[in-house]
Amino acid sequence: MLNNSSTADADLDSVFQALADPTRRAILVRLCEGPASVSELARPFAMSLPGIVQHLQVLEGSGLVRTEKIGRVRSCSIEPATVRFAEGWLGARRTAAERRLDRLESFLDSDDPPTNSTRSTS
Amino acid sequence: MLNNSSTADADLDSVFQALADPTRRAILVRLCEGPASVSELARPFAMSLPGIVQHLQVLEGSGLVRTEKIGRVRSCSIEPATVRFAEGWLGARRTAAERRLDRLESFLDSDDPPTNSTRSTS
DNA sequence: AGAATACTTAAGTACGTGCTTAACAATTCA
DNA sequence: TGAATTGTTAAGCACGTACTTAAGTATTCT
Repeated sequence: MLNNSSTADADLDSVFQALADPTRRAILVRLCEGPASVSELARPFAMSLPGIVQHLQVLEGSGLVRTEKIGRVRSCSIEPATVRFAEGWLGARRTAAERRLDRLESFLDSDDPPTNSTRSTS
Repeated sequence: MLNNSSTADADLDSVFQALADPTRRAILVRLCEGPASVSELARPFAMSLPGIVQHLQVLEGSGLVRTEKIGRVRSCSIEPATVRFAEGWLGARRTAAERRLDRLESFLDSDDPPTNSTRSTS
């Protein structure tokens, strides 16, 4: 009960999971500048190539990165739509939370008290 | 090398890590409606109370949730600033990636080729 | 005081994650 | 063709995560 949005939920799982690692985020930051090969992505890190490849698999599995192999080099690029997907989820939550806080605030300020139906006018 | 933004980096780690679990996201969604006690948060789930408490600790550790114990009940509320923090990081990446793609697109379309400085005008 | 409520702590277990090295495969270059 | 480049696969290891049950503590109600 409560878990009806199962597909989008699994997607959010894998996207946020992918984002929860500094190496993977650094790879994403790099890919914002444009596509790159695997070894090009690996170069800045003190990590074995297979390690980087595993991170790339996580990123690709989440949909944050798309890759295509041409000849012997695999070209990796960022997928803005997936970034927007996660961003959108956060935006929706933040908006909902802030909207509630705004209502509360304007109720407490009350220069123009909006029909005090719940307070006793003793 | 490359890891200079260590504090914000650790924060992003824990925030995205916290978001990477469906139970924790469901708790966040609930908290958008307003503060709630621990057992109130636990009610919809088929999970032991300690399980939920552990999720709440992860959420609080990331800064996504703030809690305060009054008497014997702990009141939990969402922290919109932290949601905005994660949202902002994603927004910055998406913007950078999209800006690049837009430049590329308008270069390929080229009804009005923008000072072809890199192409040979043979 | 005694019982109910609302957590909290501790300990254990199964499974997931982030790395590593070693060995292999596929392309391209000389 | 043989050598260098670029990536892939497999196996293993240390540590982290998501739960559980059992037993506690602190508050509040009667």
